[in-house]
Amino acid sequence: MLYAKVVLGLPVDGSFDYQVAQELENKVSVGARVWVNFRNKKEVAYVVGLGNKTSIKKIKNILALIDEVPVLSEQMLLLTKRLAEYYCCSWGEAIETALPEELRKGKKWGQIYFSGPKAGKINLTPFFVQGQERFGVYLREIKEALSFKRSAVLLFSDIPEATRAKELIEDNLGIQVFIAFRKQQKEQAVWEEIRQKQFCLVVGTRSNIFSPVNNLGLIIIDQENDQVYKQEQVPHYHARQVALMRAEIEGAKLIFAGSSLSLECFYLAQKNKVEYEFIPPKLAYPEVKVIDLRRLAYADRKSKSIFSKFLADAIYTALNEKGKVLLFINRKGFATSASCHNCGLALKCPRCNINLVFHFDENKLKCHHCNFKMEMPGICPSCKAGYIKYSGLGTEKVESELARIFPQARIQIIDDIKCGLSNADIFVSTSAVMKHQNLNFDLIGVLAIDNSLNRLDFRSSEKTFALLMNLTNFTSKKIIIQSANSNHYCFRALIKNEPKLFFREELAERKQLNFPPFKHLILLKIRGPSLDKVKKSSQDLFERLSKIKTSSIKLLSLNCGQPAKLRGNFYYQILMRSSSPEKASSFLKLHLKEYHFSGIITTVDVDPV
DNA sequence: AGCACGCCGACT
DNA sequence: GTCGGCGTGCTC
Repeated sequence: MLYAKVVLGLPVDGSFDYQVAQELENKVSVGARVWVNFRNKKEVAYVVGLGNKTSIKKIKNILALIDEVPVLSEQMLLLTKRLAEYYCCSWGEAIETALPEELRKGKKWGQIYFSGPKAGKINLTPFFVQGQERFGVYLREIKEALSFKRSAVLLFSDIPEATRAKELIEDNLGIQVFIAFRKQQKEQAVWEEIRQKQFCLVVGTRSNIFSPVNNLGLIIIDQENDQVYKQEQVPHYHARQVALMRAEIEGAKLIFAGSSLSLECFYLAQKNKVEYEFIPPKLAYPEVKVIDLRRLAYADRKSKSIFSKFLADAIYTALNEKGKVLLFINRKGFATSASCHNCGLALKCPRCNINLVFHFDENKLKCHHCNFKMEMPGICPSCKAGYIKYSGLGTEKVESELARIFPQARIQIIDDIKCGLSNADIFVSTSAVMKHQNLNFDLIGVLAIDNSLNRLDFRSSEKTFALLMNLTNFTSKKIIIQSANSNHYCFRALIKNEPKLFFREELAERKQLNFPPFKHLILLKIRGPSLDKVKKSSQDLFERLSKIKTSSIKLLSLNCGQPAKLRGNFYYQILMRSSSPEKASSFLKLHLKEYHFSGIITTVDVDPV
């Protein structure tokens, strides 16, 4: 008798045995999808093993075979298994993240696939390409991979970037480029076509790291430092990590790339785990000037302007010379919060309990976490007094201040990716501006960067530095930064144009605190509609976990989530540290099963960003 | 996950 | 008495 071990796309660990009927014995294979009766429901399952033994007494038959040719290649099975072990999810969940939606639902596919010669492995040290002009390297590497009859997969940070890359490659190399994104009609059709080619070129975003190419020879991740490569839903995989696993399994060359070097890659380069190629930029490096807001506040207390005199003068000069100015502030809206002058009540989102942000153009208060909007109340909802005051700084506030000081200037706010660039004199923008191509300003002013630098996040310096380094690509003339931490090593490295100064100092700090990239963090998120229950079960779980003697994890903290309340759910989080994500995951899989709380959902995020 | 089973409180 | 809330545990 033949039995199949199958997994399902459920958060249940382990496989289930089903009997293979006689007439299917020669047709079923590992990696194929089958229909099974699971808890009296017809479900898609994935065959992960075949054998002649089973310990199950009440065994059911496989209802039907979906794939005569396995939908999952041997390598894809191995990749998803490793993903499940690293990111603490079930094998079935990992498999389902790798497949297009229609295939997950049991739809058939045109089962002709390439079965000709398989290329050997070319395991090489990954390398990092830095520079604005890195596209030439991509073309060179693609040509090489294709000449060896091997596939290449290129990942970009968003759909417009990927689409642009497809066009550029087609124009330059005159070859077919496959492109498809999640939740698009064509997804399965493109998937099938790729699966059938001996080798081909695929361009896409995060999920395309699972593209079913044969004979993979090259993976390129553009803007490798971008957070979009981390998936927000379970399993919380990072395309960079999956790329490392896949390149190892299939023996492919791996290239990380970006306009500036990332901390992660600097660290890997130090350990000789990655090679490094630098492509000099076209534009000269700008002069960077940091204005000390503390000294300024002391000297010039009466002036409440959001612009220092130095910055205001520079704007004035630039405008006089018909130059283009960018004022960067990473906050949408008019002010960060609105509160009552009389009773002190801060207006908060009823769902998320964080401060609402006033939007001048719509005269509404908005929550930046969910889609909540409300009319600006004329009187305080609590004490009925008529004063609501604003504090903090946002794009709209900056715009209104500019209009007051420079009435002659044309001003445009860019706080959305969809904003096109007009021919304004001054642009007030959040990081949305960075999505535009070929920008060259005459002056960039950076406001309220301390918000970013002082965040309660161990990556705040790294993120701020990456942000500012990116801004230096948008001007060859001058950047003026206003900060109350003007002596921060982040600024010192920036002024000298020596990223290494920053990375060395940052790494020394990380090492001392046992933070990434030296150790891995794991975040256990606990959520539920009752605050009381969430709090109690989190405390309970924390205590229980800390009583277990293990070297797999070290518990660090128990805190309320950030935000503590989101879309009607309360959040708590347990942070832990580990030197091995695989060990931590197997530890958590074992122990989270033992402690189950009703009305509470726990999810695991390995290497949170 | 999603569903069935079972144990207690409230109520026609 | 029994209806239904939710806590617990299993799914081949």
